[in-house]
Amino acid sequence: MPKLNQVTKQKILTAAETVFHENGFQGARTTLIAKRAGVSRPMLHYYYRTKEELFQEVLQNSFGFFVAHAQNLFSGGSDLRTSINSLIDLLSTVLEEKPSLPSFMVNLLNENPELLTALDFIEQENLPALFDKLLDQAREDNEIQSVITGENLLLNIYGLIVIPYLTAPMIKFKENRDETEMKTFLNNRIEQIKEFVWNGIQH
Amino acid sequence: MPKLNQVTKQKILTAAETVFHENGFQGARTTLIAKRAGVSRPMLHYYYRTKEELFQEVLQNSFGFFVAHAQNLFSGGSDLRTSINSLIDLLSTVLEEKPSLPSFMVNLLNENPELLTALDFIEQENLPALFDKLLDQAREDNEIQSVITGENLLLNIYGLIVIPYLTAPMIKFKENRDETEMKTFLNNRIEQIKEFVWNGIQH
DNA sequence: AATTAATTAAACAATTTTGTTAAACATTTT
DNA sequence: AAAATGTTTAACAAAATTGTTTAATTAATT
Repeated sequence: MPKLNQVTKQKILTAAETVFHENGFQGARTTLIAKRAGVSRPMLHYYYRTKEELFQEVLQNSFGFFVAHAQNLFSGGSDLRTSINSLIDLLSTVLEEKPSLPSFMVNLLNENPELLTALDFIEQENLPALFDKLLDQAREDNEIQSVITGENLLLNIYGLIVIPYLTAPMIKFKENRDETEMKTFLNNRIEQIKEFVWNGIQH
Repeated sequence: MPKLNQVTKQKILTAAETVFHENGFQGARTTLIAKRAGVSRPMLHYYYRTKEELFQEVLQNSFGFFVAHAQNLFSGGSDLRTSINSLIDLLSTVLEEKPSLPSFMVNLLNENPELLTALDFIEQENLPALFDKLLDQAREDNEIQSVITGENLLLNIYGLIVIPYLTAPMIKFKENRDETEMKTFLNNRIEQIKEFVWNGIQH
C-alpha cells in the first residue's frame, strides 16, 4: 500500500477542481475526475477517501486562492479610477489562473445557497459601500456624472469580466479560436473593459 | 391508469425547467422535480417516461421561448443606439420570464459543448457582424468614438444583463431583498445598463 | 538484484438514483 | 351511486455511482 505521492495527489486535485467547477458537486462524477487526472479510481479514493472530502479541498483551494489575491487590493486609499482598474486587474489575474471559477460559483449558488454564509469573508471589506464612497468623491470632484450605485458598478464589472469565461465554449467554437488566440482575446478585453467602465459612468 | 391531465403535466414541466436550469442534466434529481411540482414520482414517470425525455422537452421549451422573442428583433434597419436598446429590452423580457436560463446555459455549455451545433440557429442573424456594421456606421456619423468590436459589445451587453441572475442568491442574501424588491432592482437596472453601454462606447 | 513504494486492473459491495408495478384512495363525470 | 379518471403510497427492480479489496504490475531506491 502506498504512502504519499504529492504529484499524483496534486493531479487529482487539479482534475477535481475542473470537474467540480464545471458540473458542481452533484453533477461531478468521480470516474471522470480520475480519468482527467490520468489515474485509476482506487488511487483517487486512496488520496481522498470520499467525493465529499475531495470537494471540500477544492472549495478551500478555490476561495483561498481568491482571498489571497483580494488582500492585495485596497490597502491604500486610491481614487475611483485606480480602484476600478485594480479590481479589474485582480479579477482578470484570478480568472486567468482559474478560468472555471465563475461556472463553479454559479453551480455553488444553485446547489448550496446556504453556503453563502461561509462566503461572508469575501465581503469583509464591504466593497459596495467602499465604491459608494469613491463614487461620491468622484462626483464631488466632477470626474464623473453618473448616479450609479456601488453595487451596480460592481455588478457591471463582475459581469463584464466573467461573461467570456462562462461562454468560452461558444466563443471558441464560433470563431474557431485555439487556446493562444483565446488568451490574446481575453488580454485585449481587459484594457477594453477598463475604458468601457470608465466611459460608462461619465454621464 | 390515467390518461392525461394537462395541468399536472405542465406543473411537472415547469418544475423540471427550474431544476434542470439550476443543476444541469446530471445534477438534476427527478425526485426533486417531482417534489417541486407537488406530485408523486410515479406521476412524473407517467407523463414523461424518462429523465432524458423530460430534459428534451425543457430544452425545446427554453430555446423555443428565446427564439420566439428573438424574431421580433432586427426586422427593420434600426441604428446602433436603437438596436442596442432593443437587444437589452429583448434579453430583459426573456429573463424576466425565465430567470434561470443563464444558469442553464452555463451548465449546458459545460456538460454538452457539442450541443452548441444545435444552437447555430440562435446566430442565424450573425449578430456580431450586424453590430460591426452598425458600429462602423455610427463611427462615420460621429456618434461614437470607440473602436470596440461587435463581438465585444455583445459580450458586454450579455454580461451586464445576465450577471444579476447568476448571482441572484447572493444579491438577495446580502441586501435581504424579497421577490418584489428584486424585481424593482432589476427593472431599474435595465435603464441604467442602456446608459452605461451607450456611454461606454463613446470614447 | 532485492526491496520498497506507487499504481493498476478486476471484481465486488453499498448506496443512490431511476424507472416500474400494483393496490388503495380521491375526484370528477355520467 | 356507478364508472371512469387522476393520484398516491409502498414496494420493488434495474442501473448508475460510489467506495473497497485483493492480487498483479510497474517504477523507484537501496
